[in-house]
Amino acid sequence: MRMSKEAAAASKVRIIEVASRLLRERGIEATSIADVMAAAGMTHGGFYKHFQSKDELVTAALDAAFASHVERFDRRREENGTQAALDAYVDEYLSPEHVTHAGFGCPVAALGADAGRSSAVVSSAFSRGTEDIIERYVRSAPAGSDVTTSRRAAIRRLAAMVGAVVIARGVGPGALSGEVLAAVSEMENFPLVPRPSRTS
Amino acid sequence: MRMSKEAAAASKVRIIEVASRLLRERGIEATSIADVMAAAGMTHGGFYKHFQSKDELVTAALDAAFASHVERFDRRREENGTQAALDAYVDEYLSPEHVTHAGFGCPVAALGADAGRSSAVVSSAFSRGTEDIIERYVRSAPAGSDVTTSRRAAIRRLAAMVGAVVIARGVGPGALSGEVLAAVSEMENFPLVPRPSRTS
DNA sequence: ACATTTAGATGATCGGTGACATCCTAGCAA
DNA sequence: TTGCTAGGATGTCACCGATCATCTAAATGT
Repeated sequence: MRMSKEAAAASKVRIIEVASRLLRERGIEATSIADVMAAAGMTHGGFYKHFQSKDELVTAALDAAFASHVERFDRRREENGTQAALDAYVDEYLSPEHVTHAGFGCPVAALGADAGRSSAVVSSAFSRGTEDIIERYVRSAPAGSDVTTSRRAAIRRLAAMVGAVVIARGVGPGALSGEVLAAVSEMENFPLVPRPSRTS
Repeated sequence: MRMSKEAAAASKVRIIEVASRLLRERGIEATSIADVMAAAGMTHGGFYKHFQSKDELVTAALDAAFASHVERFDRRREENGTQAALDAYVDEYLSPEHVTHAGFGCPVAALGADAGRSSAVVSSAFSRGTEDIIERYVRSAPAGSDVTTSRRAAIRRLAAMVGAVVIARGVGPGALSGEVLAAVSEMENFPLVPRPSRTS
């Protein structure tokens, strides 16, 4: 049965939203188009009226996941200020809820490994999104900070948090999982104590 | 045709070695048994004479990957001392070669996300291996260090390195990839500047 | 030494499922 | 009224994990 233009557009949005969640939960390879369409309340037959390929859906879903992730941060910064938004971001990121609910969590931690194995379009969507997150973090640096220094500190912190969540998810529920989250929570915000650079 | 006991055992070892590499390169879901057997120079039919299921192979391959990873560190420590082994480990970990050659790299960075989505046996194999890596790192702490402090610092460093490699792989070749590796390379070895702990 | 047993490897096959394509139909839009 | 199109039903082809009959040579018992 045919739907109105608005309803059709809403369908596409719903497909992307559902895909954005399922992909983060199950991974790219393990998520089928039929799964996504069924979760969106449709059969898989109509999928290709909205997207040309699975890759196109994955790219759209990745963009949506990064967008909602970043918007959440921006909204909190407007409401509660930069420092509060930053603290809330870190606390949420390193929470057990984030570890167990990958479907609504950071796309970097959930799909980083998958993105590296995917096609160039997916990988570049991932790259854009990651850059967006880093930028939000850099802008949260104390006023008058050196941009290069702030950026490196931001990357360092993001890397530590991504690694913590990946490890916590990988080891499954248990003591080690919480220990990892706690250890990274103790990390200082903007350190820069250089160690001798790589020689090779 | 039937082979000798030694040849059969060698076949099993070869299957595990190949699987250990392919799984890290392509991910668990994207690696088929036929792929592994073909890369090991056999057809897929004989697989079940060696393993009862794919999960059993994945577990064995994970154990092997962690073992070779840890043995490499131990060997270097015996030959060149703890500090040199530690430096070499970090340098190698954060090298572009590690990013592009996931098949021979750290199983935590390559399969962390996949392990979290897999069965309990796979997840626990991943957990054991991760704990082994952390232990090696803790033992490399300066003599007289507080064990808890050292362990948290070790976890923090491992998390940062895992995150760096995951991000570098996800964003694909480009400036950001190298930037991430460089930023984490500048991380100090054993910091412990506590920030206010999570409130929620 | 030799017959019997056993086990590694093969290739075909099975049920299930993947991505993707092709019609059909129902109803909005011109 | 009628063309257009979202989405449902169905089909194709490839591949997945797993099983099987079959072959063959190593292992084993006498």
